[in-house]
Amino acid sequence: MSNLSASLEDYLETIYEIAERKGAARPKDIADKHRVKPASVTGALKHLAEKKLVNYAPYDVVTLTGTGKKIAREILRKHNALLGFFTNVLDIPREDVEEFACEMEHTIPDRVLERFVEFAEFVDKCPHRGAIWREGAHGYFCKPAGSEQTLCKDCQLEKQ
Amino acid sequence: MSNLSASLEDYLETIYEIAERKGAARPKDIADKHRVKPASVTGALKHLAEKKLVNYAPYDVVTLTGTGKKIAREILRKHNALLGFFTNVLDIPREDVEEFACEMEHTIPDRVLERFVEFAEFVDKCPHRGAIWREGAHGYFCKPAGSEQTLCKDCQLEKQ
DNA sequence: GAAGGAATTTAGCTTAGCCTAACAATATGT
DNA sequence: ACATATTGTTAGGCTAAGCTAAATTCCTTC
Repeated sequence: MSNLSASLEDYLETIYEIAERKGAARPKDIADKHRVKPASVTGALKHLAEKKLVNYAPYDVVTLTGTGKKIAREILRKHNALLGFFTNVLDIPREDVEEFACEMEHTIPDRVLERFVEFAEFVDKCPHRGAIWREGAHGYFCKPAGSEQTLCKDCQLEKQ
Repeated sequence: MSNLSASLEDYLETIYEIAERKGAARPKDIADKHRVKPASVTGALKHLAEKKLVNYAPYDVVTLTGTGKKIAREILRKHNALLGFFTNVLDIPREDVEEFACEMEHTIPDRVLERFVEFAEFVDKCPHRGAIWREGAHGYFCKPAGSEQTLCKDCQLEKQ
């Protein structure tokens, strides 16, 4: 493993996204997206170049190496999974959780991520349930949309 | 607000827990729990004392001030909510998520935390659903325990 | 093809948070 | 009560990641 810091992982992610759109990334764009001064980007790029994750030469545009891309995609996968869970399952606006996802993506344990993905997939396949968060005052997952009951049918059945 | 770093918040939490058990905390205990050398604790304590969050005097035991306690309780509340969600809702062993919870607790947006709490409460009240995670191979939330179906009854009904 | 402006890098500084080593204070056992 | 072990503090150093200011390179436009 490369054992990157959260910050360097973020740079990788940023470069990947810019390079996807434009073919290559310029330090200025990276700095803007990362909310950092251009001088700080130079340092990060050197660090990443040492680890052979970016192709960097002074005054030239930046691209990711194969390994760099692989790692960036992995981080992006986590980022999107988290975003999917927060927006689709928990129904929280994207802008309220974007930053949080950016932090979690570096440390979330695989098992937690898997659960989140499964959950999001389920809600996707099961729109009836997924809708609850959008309607219910208390957001109980199994409360059918538009009904007054607090527990799902199966649970009510069990209580009788 | 005190605007504490994640590290200082963790110290506060650690001190709170030790002080709850023993009445006061000694630097050594704090260092051990925080996985840090005692010399590092001294620095943190001075910083926290400056902010009037701990009562600190050299070579004396450490306690929290009123404000310190208040903040510590708030962090602990988040920590426990996260732990509850991960263990009871996602059914992941405590030791696999303890560290992660310690990181998230400092940055989790209120709305996300609220959702997690609601979710955990629901699973608590709705054991039938909660049990799914313990049994299902894929962990679909609405898959009744022991059954083969992938979607909950309501959703299957809707598809017909 | 030179001048001006924008982008980039360099150099050097700052802060937080840790470390080690040496020293100081306290606690303990006989 | 005093020697020794434990605990706590100080001093100084390190690293990561940012910053500013100044120098450099590149790009554009006459």
